[in-house]
Amino acid sequence: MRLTTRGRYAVTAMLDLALNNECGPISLADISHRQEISLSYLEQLFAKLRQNNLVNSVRGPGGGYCLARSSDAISVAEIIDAVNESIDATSCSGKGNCHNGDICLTHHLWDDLSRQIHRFLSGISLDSLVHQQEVQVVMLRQSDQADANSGCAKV
Amino acid sequence: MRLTTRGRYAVTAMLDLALNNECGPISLADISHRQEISLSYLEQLFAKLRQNNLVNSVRGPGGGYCLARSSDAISVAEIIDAVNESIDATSCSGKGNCHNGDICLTHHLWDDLSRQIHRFLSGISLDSLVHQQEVQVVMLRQSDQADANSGCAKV
DNA sequence: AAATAACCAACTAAATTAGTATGTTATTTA
DNA sequence: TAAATAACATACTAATTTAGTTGGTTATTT
Repeated sequence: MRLTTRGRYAVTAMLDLALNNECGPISLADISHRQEISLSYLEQLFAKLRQNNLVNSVRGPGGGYCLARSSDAISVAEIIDAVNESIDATSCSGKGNCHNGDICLTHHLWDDLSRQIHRFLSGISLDSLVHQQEVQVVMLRQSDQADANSGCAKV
Repeated sequence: MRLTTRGRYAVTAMLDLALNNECGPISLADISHRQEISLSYLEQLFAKLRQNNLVNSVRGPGGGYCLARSSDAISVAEIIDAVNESIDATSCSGKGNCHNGDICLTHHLWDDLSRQIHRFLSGISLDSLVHQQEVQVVMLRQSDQADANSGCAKV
């Protein structure tokens, strides 16, 4: 099980989308500036997010990405799953063949843990993050730091 | 954050110790046979477990390792911490400087998740694992598979 | 004295991560 | 219709981590 920069980037980028959703499609270049994530790396992550029907894309000038569903219907767990960060803690990917075809001593422990984490992250929607006061404050600071063009006003 | 073979091996080995605790010190060779973990790798893990006062060692023939405390006073979280698998999901190790010296958009999310996982694993003692029926069944199977010498009878 | 088993340090192959580089294709705007 | 934009696609790479292996030394018991 790993939760690394990849999953964090994906959730951060999706949250950025959710926060700017009303303004029409958001380009990855904008997200790249605001969140300081390499554009090419974002492209790779969004390829997976699109494959998993979490975002829709619009090509050409003025194009970008939109959430495929309303932000209260997208959970953090889905996003992390989409970019291939397994939140399974077992060594056998849940198959139960971790010790010579049988389960290992600690299989159930890791299985329980995985379930626990998944339940926690499934219970958190993008929408709930958007409405957290802390997130609002951070977003405001990031908008100030970014150039004026990236704001909603440009549309 | 990562939870990989290292943490799983450490917990598995400690559980093996807890299950065989009454028989005096358990050699890593025994654990290596039963749990199919490379002996040298176990030695590296036990160096850390010893540094963190989770086990005591006895050198020489008949030597091995014992739990440093009773099994109900050792949590899974402690074991994983001891072998350097951080169960911190933030990118800043909890410092809060993940985005230009300030917290990033998703800092609190990862902070909450880390706390959640830590609380879960802290609540599980080796003793509670020992008393799970599934663990008993698996241990029985492993004792059958191992040679007779590794059982409690040899002491 | 020999056997045992902890203890220790350095090396290594394989995998993964995070990112770069270099394009092509679709769409809009001037 | 040409230029600009931004998604889409693929291949490569440096750095890190993992899961070991190798080759010892030291302490203790038989």
